[in-house]
Amino acid sequence: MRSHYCGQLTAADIGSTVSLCGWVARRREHGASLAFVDLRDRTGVVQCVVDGSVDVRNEYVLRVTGVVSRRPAGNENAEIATGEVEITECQVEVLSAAEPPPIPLSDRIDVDENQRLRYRYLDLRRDRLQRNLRTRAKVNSVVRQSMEAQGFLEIETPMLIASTPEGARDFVVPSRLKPGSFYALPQSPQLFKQLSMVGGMDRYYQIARCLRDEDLRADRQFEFTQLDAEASFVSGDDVRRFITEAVLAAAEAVTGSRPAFLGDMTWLEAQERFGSDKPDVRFGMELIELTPLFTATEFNAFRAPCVKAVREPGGAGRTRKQLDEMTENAKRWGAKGLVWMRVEEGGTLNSPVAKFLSESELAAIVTATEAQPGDLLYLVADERSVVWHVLGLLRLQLGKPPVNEGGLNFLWVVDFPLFEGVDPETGGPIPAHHPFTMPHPEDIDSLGALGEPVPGSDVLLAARSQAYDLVLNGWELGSGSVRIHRGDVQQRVFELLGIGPEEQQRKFGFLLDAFRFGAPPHAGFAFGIDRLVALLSGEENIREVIAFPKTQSGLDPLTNAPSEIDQKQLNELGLRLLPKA
RNA sequence: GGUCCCGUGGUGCAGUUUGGAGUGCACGCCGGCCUGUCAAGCCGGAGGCCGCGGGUUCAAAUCCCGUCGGGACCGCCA
Repeated sequence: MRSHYCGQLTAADIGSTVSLCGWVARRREHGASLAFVDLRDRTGVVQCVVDGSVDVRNEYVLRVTGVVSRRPAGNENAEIATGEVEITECQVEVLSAAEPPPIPLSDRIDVDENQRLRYRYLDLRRDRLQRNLRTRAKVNSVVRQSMEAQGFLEIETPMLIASTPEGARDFVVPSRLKPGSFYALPQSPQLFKQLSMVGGMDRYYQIARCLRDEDLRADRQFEFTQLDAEASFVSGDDVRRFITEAVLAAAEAVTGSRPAFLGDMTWLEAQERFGSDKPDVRFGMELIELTPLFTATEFNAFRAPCVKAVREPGGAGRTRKQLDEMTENAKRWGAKGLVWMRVEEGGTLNSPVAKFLSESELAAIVTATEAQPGDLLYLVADERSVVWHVLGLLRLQLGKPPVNEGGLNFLWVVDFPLFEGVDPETGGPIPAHHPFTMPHPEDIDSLGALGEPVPGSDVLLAARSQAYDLVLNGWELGSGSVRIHRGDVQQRVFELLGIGPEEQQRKFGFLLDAFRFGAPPHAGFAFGIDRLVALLSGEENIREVIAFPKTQSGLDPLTNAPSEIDQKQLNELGLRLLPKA
């Protein structure tokens, strides 16, 4: 039907007779004998000069046959790629008429997102999604090329798998042939990729769909896509090099230049400086350590395991109402309170708690924070992890730049803790990653050997793992680790976690079985394609880089999923619904 | 499970604080004019359950309660 795409016509095509197919983007009438029709396809628009009697309206689908002509001098349009030319002597064939679209398709107008999702097939015609989905396709393509150039083999893993109680909530699928039993949809191909290492595949990768039944966010959908990888006989450094190469190649393909990589930052440094394990390093306002200043203070609230501050330059003008709101936020995030201090001319501190602090303590705060007149200081005193969390969130609220500012700041966060806390009920440690994560070589001895007493919680919580995260501008793009391939280490970790032989066998039996038959040392990683594409596209929300996303409550306004199913289907699956609460 | 914001012709907004006639803006739509526009322009017109339900009031888009839908976040996401 078509000889050319609209957006690709140039002066070099002048004189050619072409056939174009596309949608009417806009029509400009100039009386009985002249009208301009902008015809749009995936590649762009081109202006067609038609008789005024041609009755076509916005979003009509046309086939136009005509001659590519140079526009009359002075009528070129530098705004569009085809602005030097136009199609004349047009024969217009209406392939499909169209009602006026319920949402404007111009990119100049913001449309309510619910409307956009309801008419997603129209929204997809808009430039924004056309561009973002092309970016996504480019990233997928380049990532594939990069992984394969590095010796990785694409292997597909099942979508219907066994449910495991660990981690995120599973989506489950009832079994028809075995009523009362359920498959789970994969949260990730984690176990299968490790099995493929035991299977001698050496280097596995997959652009894998993953599903987690957890509450949605700007950077989280039920369904998402990961570049998933695993390799044998490699170190964590090697894996990070593979992934770095793939990610930078993707970024370069999209932006045209290869961004710098900031290198490694330890988890502890990220927490101490940024109050987060996914630091946004595009702006300052780092957390400032004040704990040593108050070891002997009269002010009880500051005699805490940790006192840190964030300095907001020029923040002294904040109103009491704003400060009260911040205090409320801090409490909601888990702090007992938030202390604020205005820095006055001459460097004195104006604060509700100033009267409880000595002159030397106040002076020490000014010195440590390098506070300037007009600044505002925010202080939190609490357990160290609480101070990190609260000030980390406060820092983002005060200073986080828009997504498309500050360049691309890739970095690796390394040396994650092996355990993230102690279960208040069982007293056992809680794994920070998953139970197959290899402890850090410098800390493995502190964990003791199989059968020895469990070390104190201070020892356990200080133990690091060989887990690492890839972070970009405050977003966690992905994570990975070196896996445990030694049976004695794995047994000791299970012992520390309080997972007995029976539970091991029930939950991970097939993997442990596999490891008995010759498991290579292996390590892996996975990063979110949706998140990477969003950041490369300058989007705050991954819905903007997903063709058919769901709303925050998990609904699809286009198809009305999820929906009820027939009684017949329920019967077939051996299911009966509970009455609605 | 929780906090906050939003819901007004097809679309995007203003109006809500301080209750008084569906009042206004922009786009789109329909009709007319117009031979070089490109967000074309000019003239005219149509189009409303103010998300839904209840309450207060002489009177509710506006105040109160509930509910539905959308968004941001905390929890959650090994």
